[in-house]
Amino acid sequence: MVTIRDIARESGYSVSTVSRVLNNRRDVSPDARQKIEAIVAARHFVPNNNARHMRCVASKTIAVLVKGTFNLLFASILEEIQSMVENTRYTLAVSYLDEEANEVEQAQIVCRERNPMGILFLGGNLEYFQEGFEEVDVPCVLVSNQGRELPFSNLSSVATDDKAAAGCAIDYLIAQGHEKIGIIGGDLKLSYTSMQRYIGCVDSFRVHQVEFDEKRCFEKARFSYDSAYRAMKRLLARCGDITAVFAMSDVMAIGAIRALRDLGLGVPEDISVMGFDGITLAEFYNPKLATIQQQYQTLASRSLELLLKSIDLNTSSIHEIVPFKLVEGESVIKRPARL
Amino acid sequence: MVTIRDIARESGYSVSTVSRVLNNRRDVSPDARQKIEAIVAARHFVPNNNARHMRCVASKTIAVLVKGTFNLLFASILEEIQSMVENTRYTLAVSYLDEEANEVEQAQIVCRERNPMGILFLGGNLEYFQEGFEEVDVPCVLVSNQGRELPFSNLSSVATDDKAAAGCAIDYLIAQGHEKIGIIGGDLKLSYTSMQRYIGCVDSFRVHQVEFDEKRCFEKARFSYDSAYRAMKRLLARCGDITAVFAMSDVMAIGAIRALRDLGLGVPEDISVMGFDGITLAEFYNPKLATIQQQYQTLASRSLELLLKSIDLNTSSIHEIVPFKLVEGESVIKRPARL
DNA sequence: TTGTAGGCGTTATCAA
DNA sequence: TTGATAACGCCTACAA
Repeated sequence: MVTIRDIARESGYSVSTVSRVLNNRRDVSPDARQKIEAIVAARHFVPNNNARHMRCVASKTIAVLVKGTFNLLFASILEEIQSMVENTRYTLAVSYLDEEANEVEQAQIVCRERNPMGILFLGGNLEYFQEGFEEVDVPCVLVSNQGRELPFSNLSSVATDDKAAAGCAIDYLIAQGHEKIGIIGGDLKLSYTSMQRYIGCVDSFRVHQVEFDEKRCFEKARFSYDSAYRAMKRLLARCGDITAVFAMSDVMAIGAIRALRDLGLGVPEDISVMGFDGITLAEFYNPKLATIQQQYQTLASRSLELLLKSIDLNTSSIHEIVPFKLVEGESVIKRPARL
Repeated sequence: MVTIRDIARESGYSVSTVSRVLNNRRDVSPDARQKIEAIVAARHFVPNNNARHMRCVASKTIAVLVKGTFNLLFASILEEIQSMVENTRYTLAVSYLDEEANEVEQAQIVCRERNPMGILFLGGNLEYFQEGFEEVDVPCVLVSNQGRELPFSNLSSVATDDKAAAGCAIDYLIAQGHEKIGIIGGDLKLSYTSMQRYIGCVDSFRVHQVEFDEKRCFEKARFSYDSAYRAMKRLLARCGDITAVFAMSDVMAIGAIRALRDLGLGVPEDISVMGFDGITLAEFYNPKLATIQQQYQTLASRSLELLLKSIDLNTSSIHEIVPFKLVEGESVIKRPARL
């Protein structure tokens, strides 16, 4: 491995001078700079980040912890963030975590090892924050998850109002004449988001005085096509009379639609299906999905702005709600008034 | 930050003893182990990987470089690899790269910073390997990309025979009575894989003596829904008489189908569409996609086996072909013999 | 079984 | 403008 020492030896300068060149310091003679840069290029020298980060130096880095490697909404948000950060003096350090991983633990590790100026959490489990977040002492923003109830002055959040958004979905289905509605969602005990959305649904049913049998008409699934596919079949076996389904993600909605079709039911003719998220695929699917679109651009931009503000001004935590948008699509149809 | 020194001081033992405990060495007294472990837990101490990796120590790590965060085939392969590695003495270090990033450069960095025992490349651009790969000196496996033509004794590959697979797709379309076939694929100059598939197509046309106007009936797109959507529209504007389309990925096929439907054309009634990859979504889409299924389990298992073998036995490079499977789906229909 | 000491590659401080 | 040197946190010979 080529080290800074090798470059120093070969150039005739000392390691300090080489280091200065590498870090674009200006207290180096043009001569030295040119000579050293030539050798660096020739030797394909790249500094060792491990060594670099040993000294806990302010790193102008913003860490991003993405939970769920292949979450399409997060992919969109991240892309947005990346392009925005390019115009700042910061660098991004992105880590992908498993769905079940403890992001707060990872945040601690990242802090220790990269010493970032701030952290963005794309997704996350609020429970993990309850214990262990005290040790993270840089400004953080929880993206797409509400953090208002967490008592940390360095943790802001930017999120869609899950309760209202899910309520809006149910409002819409009811407005379309549906009264027997099934719901497919995540585990209400494990997923805070799912629980919020569920509460929004139940509220809407109550407001509209539409009956909803919580025991029979809710079915748990993971956020994957085939888990939702199986959930849809279970749901239908138990509640054969539903005319609409609200799925708590577009991926779930697609699994559900496939299940219905495989059972010989048409979507939306026989049963309407509503999704959530507004991923790109929603408008490429057949039928185009009716869904609640989370505004990923806004989520991204507000999160980053909040974080940069917290870093620069050391402000206290702020919790923002980003508006959502109902997209009508083709998967929900108006149900003729009952005779 | 808590360091090994703090633990040493607090426990009354020396740093080396603490280090030994942390690394599960057996030359530590049970007493010391217990005492130190208690303090480590109480202080939430986690070793600093930067420092740990400064010494270029064999790390029992296998690095995985995934190119293209949202590639669904890679997601499946990676998941498979992860579950297999759990049963070995190795740890995985996964890095995600942009579509356009230079994976060989990244490999060099990973080697320098993590000193892995081997590297798996999920996707990659063969051109990047032409220059710079010499500096990577651990066993590597190119997954899903043919590397036979690269002259490196430490670079194996496990891939689907893209040429044969694409040829098989065209064979199938022709067997179904299609003779005017359009193709949507990646940039033939940039994507080796696309080129191989394209050659397979052209070969098949020649063998079956079916005419194919290379200039008119091929349309370039990126591997995304909306890029393929636009490509499909361009293709149709130029070749209005096609009865079938072969898309070089399922994602492209979905974009193409959406475009056709938006133009009022039915799939498969008016135009048949064939995909490639066999991602999970293919069987959840409407219509279920006819596609060439790459066997991600086999790609995953053979790659890992090959890599472990190379590591253990220091074998020379091996290039394997993994069989593919044609999935009929619903998006391709038999065309009635022409009058 | 335990401790001491030196080194990994880089940056920062201070002196020249 | 440059160079010598001391950290950074950890691991590992080697010595006890």
